[in-house]
Amino acid sequence: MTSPTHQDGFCCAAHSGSDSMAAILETAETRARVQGARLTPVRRRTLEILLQAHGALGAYEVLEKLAAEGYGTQPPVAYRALNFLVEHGLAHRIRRLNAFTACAQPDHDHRAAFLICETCNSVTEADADLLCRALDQAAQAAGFQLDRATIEAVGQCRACQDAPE
Amino acid sequence: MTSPTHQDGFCCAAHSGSDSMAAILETAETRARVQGARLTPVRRRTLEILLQAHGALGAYEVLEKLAAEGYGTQPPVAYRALNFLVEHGLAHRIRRLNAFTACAQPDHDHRAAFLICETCNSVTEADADLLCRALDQAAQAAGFQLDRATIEAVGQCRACQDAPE
DNA sequence: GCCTTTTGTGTTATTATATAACATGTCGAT
DNA sequence: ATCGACATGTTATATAATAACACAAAAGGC
Ligand SMILES: [Zn+2]
Ligand SMILES: [Zn+2]
Ligand SMILES: [Zn+2]
Ligand SMILES: [Zn+2]
Repeated sequence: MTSPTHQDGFCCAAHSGSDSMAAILETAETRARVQGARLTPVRRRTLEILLQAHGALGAYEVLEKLAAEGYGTQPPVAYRALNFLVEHGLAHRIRRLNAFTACAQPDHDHRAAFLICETCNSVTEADADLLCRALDQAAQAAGFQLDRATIEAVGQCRACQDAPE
Repeated sequence: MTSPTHQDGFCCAAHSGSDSMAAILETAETRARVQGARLTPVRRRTLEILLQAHGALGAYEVLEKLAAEGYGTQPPVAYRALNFLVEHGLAHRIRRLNAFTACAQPDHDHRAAFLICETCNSVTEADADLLCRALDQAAQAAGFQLDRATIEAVGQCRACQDAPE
């Protein structure tokens, strides 16, 4: 079930053009090959599903679509594909939503932060390299050796602020 | 089940002294009363349980302890108490761990970041006001109106770095 | 090519996490 | 004493994630 507020014409900039989707898929292929990983049909299709989605998708939502297309029907099918994508930098896991979203910049390694709109459920990926550097320093001050971080902001996206109510 | 690496003498600075625990409970009482909320026995006991814990505790771990002491035995009992504590700034939810931890500075409103040690499972609360300001700016640049944020870092705490292996 | 090893796909079954809905109890204010 | 608001407890259910196993496809050595 997609959020109703998200139906009417609006779509995240990052995912709107089918051009950019094709480009991202292309990048994904390349990136996977470089890493010695195989972007198999299920995995590729899973990435497409995420790219086409407006917000982030739960594993079971992805599973539903995969199953409808003749892939496996059981949870591990979705979780495996999704975990593969996350591990290879092609998708991100949004912990607050128990959901996954396609990476918007799969062409390079990066730390990401996510802006989650409470009104329309859109999820926007923002560059967090700077933020992570600050976090890293704060951590180091505490003697903590940082490996990776989750940064998820909750609020209202521009479109929903502008909307009358 | 607590992590075995956490048994032997080491304990998070914030929670170690029973003095500081008493002090925090005192503060909690006050804070709750000021907010017009009641720190009832289950709620208070839940906070104590979190304070005594080394890492963060899952809701079902908390429930087990509550049940053993004659409180309710069903999930909502734990979830309600935990949500109360979170809503009133007396505890935090750690999404990456599906767990909860007592707030280390319940005396004032603050944004917190968490340093999660992968080796010993300790969770340290760090002040994130500065970080959140940076995040806020980044968000504003994207036209996003930030309400609250989750910042969770994963890595190794000082104790575990120093440990031989 | 053929065999072996590794990786991937699918299944069933189970575990873990969280909430809905409802009944009863407590407490303070009128 | 009665009322309303809140708190606690229950049963039942929803939602999310993994374990363990069977088989299939691909990669690599010969
Ligand atoms: Zn990304
Ligand atoms: Zn929005
Ligand atoms: Zn805190
Ligand atoms: Zn540690």
